[in-house]
Amino acid sequence: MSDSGDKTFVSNYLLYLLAASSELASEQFHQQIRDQGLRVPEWRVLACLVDNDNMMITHLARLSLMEQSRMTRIADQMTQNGLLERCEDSNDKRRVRVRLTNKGRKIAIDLVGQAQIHEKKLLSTLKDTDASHIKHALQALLQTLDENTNELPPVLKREA
Amino acid sequence: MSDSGDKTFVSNYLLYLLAASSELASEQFHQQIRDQGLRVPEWRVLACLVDNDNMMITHLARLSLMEQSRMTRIADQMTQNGLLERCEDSNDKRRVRVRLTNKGRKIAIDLVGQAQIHEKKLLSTLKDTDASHIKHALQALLQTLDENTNELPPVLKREA
DNA sequence: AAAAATAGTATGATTTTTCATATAAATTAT
DNA sequence: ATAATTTATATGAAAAATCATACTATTTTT
Repeated sequence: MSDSGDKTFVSNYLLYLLAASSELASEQFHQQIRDQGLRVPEWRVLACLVDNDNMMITHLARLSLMEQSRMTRIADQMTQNGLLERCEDSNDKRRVRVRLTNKGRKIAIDLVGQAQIHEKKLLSTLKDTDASHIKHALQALLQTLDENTNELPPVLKREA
Repeated sequence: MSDSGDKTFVSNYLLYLLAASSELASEQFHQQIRDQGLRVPEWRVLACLVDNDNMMITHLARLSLMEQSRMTRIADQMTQNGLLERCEDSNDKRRVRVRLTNKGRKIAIDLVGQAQIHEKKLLSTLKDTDASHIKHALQALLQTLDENTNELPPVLKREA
């Protein structure tokens, strides 16, 4: 296998491989998002809401991989921009639920389409065996991480 | 297979799986780093320098997954704190090379040890087949990402 | 039914990160 | 050899993200 296996620490360290892969793999598409006037965290919010609309701030924050206080502010801004609307939860007046406006949903669905196209290209550059393993391996990892993280709502499963 | 396959977009979207896995998998260890008075980007710098000391700012920035201007500042601060020393490259006076001090190396090696212990625990929570696939799959992904990213120095290979 | 504890969100202050650009050295072209 | 271009790093200003904590509503305890 020639020299592809270099024996540095980082190149064999799972957390580094994850961070580096995530950074590099996302670089292009994230730029594509920004070119359309959105920030990456906003795109994440849209994507999460397409899957599961009307989420609480806290839960949406976790799914969108950001902190709660940041989520609050991003939700405000996206509401300003007509992408979201904030609705109060009738059962629990502390909660704020967030949903896509029609405009927001239209944009979100379009972006999901773009993401899928990008993903397809990306996966097509991998060997078939690698391509077929990677998602499954990551899902398994997330699954066990979620299991060992009680208290917090899981990232992989739907809201109960 | 029960319900582990939920059909949301994000839970099957590679870039999300990468970002979420990276976040969740790192959470604990990164806190451990902070508890010892370092910031995550500083830890990354130390780890990269253990592998390959005396790197240029630009290259170190890329390996440590941060922007150049940020790398410059972090290198300054770490130099202040006695972890690094900046040396000028005799061949090219534009370049600044950075190396570990003895103190820096001692700390770095200790942290690498901690990282390996943490990684071992993390991998032990995975099914054997998943554990054996995940690193290889990520390395393959990084490999092809590096190949398609000309201009920039690769993340996986040593400096020429 | 108070009191105490917990959960959900918001906000000021700070820290971190990025962006644009300046500066300086090396390389390439004329 | 000079001019133009590119490469490497630094830096002020701006934007993004975090932290601590306040505030309010619900739940639990006594």
